[in-house]
Amino acid sequence: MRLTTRGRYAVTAMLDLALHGDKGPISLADISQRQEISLSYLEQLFAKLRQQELVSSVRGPGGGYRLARVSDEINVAEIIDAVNESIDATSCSGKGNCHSGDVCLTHHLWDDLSHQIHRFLSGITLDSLMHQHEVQLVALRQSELIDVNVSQKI
Amino acid sequence: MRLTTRGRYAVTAMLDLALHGDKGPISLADISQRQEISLSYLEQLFAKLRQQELVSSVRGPGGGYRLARVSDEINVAEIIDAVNESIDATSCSGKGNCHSGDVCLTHHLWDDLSHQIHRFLSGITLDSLMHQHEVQLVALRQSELIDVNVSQKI
DNA sequence: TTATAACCTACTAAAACAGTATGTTATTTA
DNA sequence: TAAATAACATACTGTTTTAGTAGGTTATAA
Repeated sequence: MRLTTRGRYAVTAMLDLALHGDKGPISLADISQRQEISLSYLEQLFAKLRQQELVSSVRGPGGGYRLARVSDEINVAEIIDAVNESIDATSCSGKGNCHSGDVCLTHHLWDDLSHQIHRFLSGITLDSLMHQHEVQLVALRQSELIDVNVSQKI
Repeated sequence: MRLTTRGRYAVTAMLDLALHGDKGPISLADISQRQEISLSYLEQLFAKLRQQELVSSVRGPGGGYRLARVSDEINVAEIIDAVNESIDATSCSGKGNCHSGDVCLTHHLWDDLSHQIHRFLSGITLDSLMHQHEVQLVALRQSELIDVNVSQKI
C-alpha cells in the first residue's frame, strides 16, 4: 500500500480546483503557485485525472481545468486511485495467492484494513472538505499570500 | 505512509510466534520455512522487534524467540511501528509545517486518516488474530505442509 | 568440541518517487 | 495573422527505499 506525495498532491490540487473553480477554468500554473507543487508534476497528475474523467480541460489562453462532476460527487478514494496509488494493503492485490498460491497468515487482516481505509476515504467528498472550517482558514491564508505576491509583481 | 512487505512480514512472523510459541522458543529458521520469508531478512526485522521489546531471545541450540508479552497485550500497530513503517499519512510527520511552515490544505484529512488507521490496527492484538477462524485454517494448512516436507526429508 | 542459532554489519539490484527538460498542439487575443 | 497562453506528451534523471544477500562473530546446549 502506498500513500505518498503523489496521492496527497492529487487530492490537494483537486480541492484547490473545487475551491476556485467557480471563476471558470483554473490553470495548473495557478495551482502550482498556490499549493507549491511543481507544474510539470501537476501536468502528469492531471493527465491521469483527465483519463479517469475526474476533470475536464480547456486549452488555450484563459484555459485550464474544471471538475468533471460537482464537488459532492467526487470522493478522495477515487482521486487517489486515479493517480495509481493503490489503497490496497495486501501483497497479492487482493487475489489471495500471497503464500504459495494460497492466502498468507495475515491476508485477512490486510484485506480488512484496505476496506477500512477505502470506506473512510470514499466517504469524504471534495464538497465536505471545502466546507471544513480548517480548510477554509488555510484557503483564506493562501489567497492572501497570493494577493501579496501579485501586488508585489505590479 | 508506507505499508509494505516489511510491516506485513513483521506481523506475520509475530503471529507465527504467537501460534507456535507454546513449544518454547521458536527459531527464525522455522518461521522462515513456514512463512516463506528470507532468514536474513527476518533477522533484521527481529533485531528491531527486540529493540522495541516485543520479543525476547534465547541463544544457542534449541534457542529462538519468544513474545516478550502475552499475545493479547501486543497489537498490530506497535509491530508495524517497531520495524520503522510509519502509519502516519501526513507529509510533515504530523508537525503541521507541510506548506511553507504552515499546514497544507489537506493536512487535516491525512491526520484524520492516520488516526483512523492507528485506531483500527491498535485494536487488533495477536491474540485476537490467532483466534480468528480463517487464521486457524491457514495455520493448520501450513503445519500440514511442513509435516509433509519433514517426512520427505526423512 | 561441535553444532546451533542469535547477533551484527556492509553491500546490492531493482523499483519507485519526485521532479526536470523539451518539446508539440490547440485556442484566444491583440 | 502573429503572439501568447496553457494543455498535452514523452523521455530522462538523481535519490531513496525496498527486499534481500553475503559473510562474518558470539553465546550456549548437547
